[in-house]
Amino acid sequence: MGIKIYNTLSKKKEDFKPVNEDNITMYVCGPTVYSNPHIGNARSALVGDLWYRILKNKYKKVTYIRNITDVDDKIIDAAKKENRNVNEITEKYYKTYKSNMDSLTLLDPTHEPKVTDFIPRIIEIITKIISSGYTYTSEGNVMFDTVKYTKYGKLSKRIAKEMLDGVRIDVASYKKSPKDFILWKPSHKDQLGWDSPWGYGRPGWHIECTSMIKEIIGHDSTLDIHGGGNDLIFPHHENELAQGNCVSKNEYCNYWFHNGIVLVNKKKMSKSLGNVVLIEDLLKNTSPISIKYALLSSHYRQPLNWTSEVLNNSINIVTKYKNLISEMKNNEKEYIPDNELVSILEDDLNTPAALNYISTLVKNINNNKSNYSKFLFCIDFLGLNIVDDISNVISEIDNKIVEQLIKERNVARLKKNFNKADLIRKKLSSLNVEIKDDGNQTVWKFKPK
RNA sequence: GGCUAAGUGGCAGAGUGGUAAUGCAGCGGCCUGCAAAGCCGUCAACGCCGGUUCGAUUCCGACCUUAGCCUCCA
Repeated sequence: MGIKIYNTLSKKKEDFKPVNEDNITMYVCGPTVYSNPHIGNARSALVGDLWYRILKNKYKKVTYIRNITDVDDKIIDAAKKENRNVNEITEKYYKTYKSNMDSLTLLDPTHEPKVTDFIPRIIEIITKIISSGYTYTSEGNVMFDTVKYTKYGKLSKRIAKEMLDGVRIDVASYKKSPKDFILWKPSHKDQLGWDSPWGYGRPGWHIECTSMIKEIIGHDSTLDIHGGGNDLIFPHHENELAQGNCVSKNEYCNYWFHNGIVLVNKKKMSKSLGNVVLIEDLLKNTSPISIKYALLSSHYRQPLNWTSEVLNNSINIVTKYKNLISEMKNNEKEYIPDNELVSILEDDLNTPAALNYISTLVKNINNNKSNYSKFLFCIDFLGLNIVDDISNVISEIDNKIVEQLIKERNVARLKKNFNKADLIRKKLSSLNVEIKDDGNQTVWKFKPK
C-alpha cells in the first residue's frame, strides 16, 4: 500500500513515487487576490491541504507551496473600480483569503509566495526561456511560441489542429499562432510595472507560477505534485508545463492533480450569472466544519453542485458528531491512529469513503470503545475540528439568561404548567438555544449550523 | 465544432460479471407531559439502445443528457 494519485498527464491513477523521499514538493495554484474568495477557491485549497496532510503523514519533510497572485489585469481593474491603489486591493483580499482559509482550518503552506516579491526571478526565467529559442517579441510583448514547442498539448491532450481557436473571442493581433501566450507585457508609465530588458512592464499570467516554483525548489529540480482547479488545465497549466520544460533539462513536474469545480445551480460560478457563493457569506450562518464536511462529501475530481441540500446534509451529520463529542467530553480524549482511514485517503483522496468509514465507526461505538478514540483521530486527521468548534460555541453563549429560563421552565414543569414550559422553550429557541430534558436534568446547546 | 469528464433511490455517494454498501431526508415504533436526542425497524435507484456472456449496473459500441475547457477563472 502507498499513496495513489490520479495523474492528469497519464489520465490514470498512479503509485506516487517521489523524486526525493527526504523532501516532497507540491505546488497548488492559489488565488488572484482581486475579490472575496468563494467556495471554489476553498475547494482547491482544501484538496491541496488534504494532500499535504497525507504526504506529511508519510514523509518527514513536505514542501507545500500555495501562491498568491498579486499582479494581474483584474487587480488593476478592481483598484480602479474601488478607487484605491493596487497594494490596498491585494492586501485587503489577501487578508480575507487567509482568514477564510483559517476558518476552514487549513494548514499553513510551507511557502506562500507573492508574485511581486519575485519579479527579478521572473525576469531571470524569461531570459532563460528566450535563450532556449522558444520565444519571439511582438508589439512589445515577449511571446512563447507554442508551435515551436512540439510537445505543446501534452497535459490537456489538445492537438492544435483539432482546436477551434478564437471561438468566443478574437485572436490577439500580436500572436503568431492563436495559442501563443505572453511572458512579459508592456505597462503604461502610470500603470503597475517594473523595468526589464524588454522595457517597463509586467509578467504574463503563467510565468509567475513557474518562476516561484523554480526559485523555491531549485531550478533543476522536478516538482513532485502540481495541482489546481480543472479549469486551469488549459491553458494555464499547459503553458506552465511548456515554459517550465524550457528552463531545465529535467522534467517540470511528475504528477498533476486537478479538482472538479464547484457548481451553483449546476453552473460554474461567475459574476455575470450572479451565482458566486462567498465563503464569508456562508460563514455567517454555517459552521466552518459543516462547510468543510460538505466539500469533503464528494470526491475531489467530481464536480460538486453546491446546494442547500448538500449543506443541510452536512450540518445534520456534523451536529450528530457534535452531540456525540459533548456527551463524551468528560471522558479522556484519546486519539488512536487508524490506518484504515489513512489508507482510504491514500487511495487518491477518497474522502466520501473516508467519511463513510467514520460514520460506521460512530455507529459501532457502543460495541467497541476504541472506536471513539479512532473517531477522534479520524476527524482530526481530516482537519474537521469538531472538538474545538464545540468549545467555541459554549464560550459564546450568555449562560445566565439561558440557565435562568431553564430553571423557570423546570419549575413550571414540576407544577405541570406545560403551557408555560412550552412558551419558555419557544423563547429559548428564538435565542437559538435548543434544550433537551434528560431525566431530571435539562441540557442545552446552540442550534446546529 | 473540437477536446475533457460524468450519468446509481428525494439528496449525497461506495461498489461489483451473478440485480447494489452507507449517510442524510422520509415513514413507523420505543422513549418523552409534549418535544429533542438516542435507539430499533422500514420504503426507494444502476440514462437509453444494441453487442459479448449462461448471466451486465459492472466489459464493448452507438445514442441521449449534463458540466467544464477552447477568453480570464480554483
